[in-house]
Amino acid sequence: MITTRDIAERLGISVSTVGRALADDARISEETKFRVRQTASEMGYVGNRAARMMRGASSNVVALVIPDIRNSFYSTIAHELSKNMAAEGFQLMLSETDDDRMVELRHLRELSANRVAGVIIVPTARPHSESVKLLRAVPHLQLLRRHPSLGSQWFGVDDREALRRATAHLVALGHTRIAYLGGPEELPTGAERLSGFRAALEEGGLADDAGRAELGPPSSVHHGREAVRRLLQEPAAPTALVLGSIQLTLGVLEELSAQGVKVPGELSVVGFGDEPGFSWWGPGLTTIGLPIQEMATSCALWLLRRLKNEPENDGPYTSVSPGSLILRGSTAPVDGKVPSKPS
Amino acid sequence: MITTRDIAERLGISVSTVGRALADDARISEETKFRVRQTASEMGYVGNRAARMMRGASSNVVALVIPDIRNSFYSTIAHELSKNMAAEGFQLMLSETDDDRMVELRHLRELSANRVAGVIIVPTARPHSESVKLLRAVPHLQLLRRHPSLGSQWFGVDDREALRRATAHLVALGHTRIAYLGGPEELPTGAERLSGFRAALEEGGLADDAGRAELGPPSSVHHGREAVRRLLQEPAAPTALVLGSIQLTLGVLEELSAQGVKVPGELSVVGFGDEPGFSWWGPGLTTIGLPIQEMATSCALWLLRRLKNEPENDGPYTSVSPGSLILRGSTAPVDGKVPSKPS
DNA sequence: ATGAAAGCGCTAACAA
DNA sequence: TTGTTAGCGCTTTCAT
Repeated sequence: MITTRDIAERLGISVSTVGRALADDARISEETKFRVRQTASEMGYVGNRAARMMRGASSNVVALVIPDIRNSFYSTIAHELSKNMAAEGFQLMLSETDDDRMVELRHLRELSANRVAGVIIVPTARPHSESVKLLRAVPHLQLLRRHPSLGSQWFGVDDREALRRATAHLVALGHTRIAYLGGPEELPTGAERLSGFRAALEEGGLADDAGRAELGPPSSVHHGREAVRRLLQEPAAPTALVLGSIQLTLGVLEELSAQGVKVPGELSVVGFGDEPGFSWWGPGLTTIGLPIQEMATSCALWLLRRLKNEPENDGPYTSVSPGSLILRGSTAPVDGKVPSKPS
Repeated sequence: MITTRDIAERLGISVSTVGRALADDARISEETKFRVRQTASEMGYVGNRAARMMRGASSNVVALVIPDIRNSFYSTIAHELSKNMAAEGFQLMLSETDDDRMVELRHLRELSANRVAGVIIVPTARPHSESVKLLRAVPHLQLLRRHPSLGSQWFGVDDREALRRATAHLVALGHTRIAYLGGPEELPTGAERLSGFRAALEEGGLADDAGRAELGPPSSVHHGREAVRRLLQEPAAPTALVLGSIQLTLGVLEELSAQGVKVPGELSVVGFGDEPGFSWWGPGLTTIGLPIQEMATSCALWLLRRLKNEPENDGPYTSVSPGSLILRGSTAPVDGKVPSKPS
């Protein structure tokens, strides 16, 4: 590897002159600058960031800590972040936790050792106390999920409202046996979504037993299949189903297709997220659309501002974007009852 | 940030003793080791990798350079790599090129400055000469696409054979007007796939004008929609269509759904890749299944071996996994002609 | 306009 | 068993 010293020796000048020339220092003559740059490029010199960091320069790496990049939810976020970060000269480090707090901890240790400039994290349900400590030493930002111990900087969607609207839609269609299938309550998002589901039932004047909530691993397609199979076999099977995660939605759609369940005839379904393919599933999936792209972009911009400006831009910040219900063909009035329209 | 020196001062010992204790050096007494580790953890010490790198340690970062992480093709690869790398203590850096050679170059410059331990790259059509030079200085590996200037280490699928089989399937069904929609010929994969398409036509005894190839940006859903719309409007519209990229497939499926084209009645379709949702599109999409997961895993293991063992493990290596045709409902004999079966 | 020297945090050769 | 010292590549005083 070529160093500034190699260049200096080649040109018979000192390393500091080389350093200054490459940094375009005002005190160096144009001629020297030119010769230095010339030789540097000839010799294939590439500055050593590790050395710069030792002199106090900060890393240009920002880490994204998420459960699983295969979830298109997260890959959209990763893309948006990567794009915005790259535009400002930052690189993106990808750390997958698989929703395991120990894996999360190991990653954070590594990121910390690498002195990353910032961290954007979708935390696991209950982060390890060492993780909390590690994060305190680096500018960070929570995404989607929000854990109080990790600070007050957070970007996410209004999960409660999203589920409330979705459920309210089913209530308005006359359904009285509505099931919800979502992530565990210990996940902040899981709790929020469940709460929105329940709120809508209550506002619709439905008794508590009208709603049936089935919670489980949020990123398990398999669990989605299992759960919906179980639901449909119950004596008083629900006539409508709201989902609370993308992966669960994928599983449910697969299973409903496989079993040949008539949607919305036998069952009305509201999905979560809007993946490619949701629009062409059966009659078209009515689903909760999430503004993840916008969320990721503003999150990136916020962190960038924090990194480039005075680091004292540290006040609490919280952004909530609302989801929107995308109406397609998978929901209908219960038992062929037609909603009253002005005629 | 806590340094070894801080620990040393606190304990009234020398930095080298601290360093050795943390490195579990045999010459340090168990008692000292214990006290050092104790204080280190108390003080929240995290080793500085930049400093270690200056002492000759290698980075624990491996970079993945791909066009776009949103393509589930690549996110699957990223996941598989990340998993395998993390298991060996490596972190994954994500660099998106958007298939732009200048963006690719910028990323490689950064990666080089960061002295990453290795690079796994899906190169752009014609990488910049500086990119080539930069890559020569770091252990690297090409994925899927293969550019001669970037060395002979490559992992990928047999694109030609995959398209040949897919096309042959349509030929066997009696189609004589078959269109292919794929990426540009300047991309190695584009050329291979097109060649497989043509080979199948020839082997099927079809005249050259039986096949119609439409090439364009491979990761543009939009282009897929446009292209298929154009194809269907032609006077002698094809009766069958083979796709050569996931994104194009997504676009085509959307457009066919939107236009209400009868598949396989009016048009037989063979997709590329097997995304979630392809199985429930219309009659189920017959498609080319790719063993990306296995490919990514073996690619990760190979690079790891290269990084951990003697770096002289540098011989040419090439792995080709074959794709497999997944038969579902979107292909049928042309014009209702039934293929002869033994009755 | 340029050079010499110190030091960032760590490890390893050399002493004791 | 522990301490001292040098040096990785770079930037930044302080000198010239």
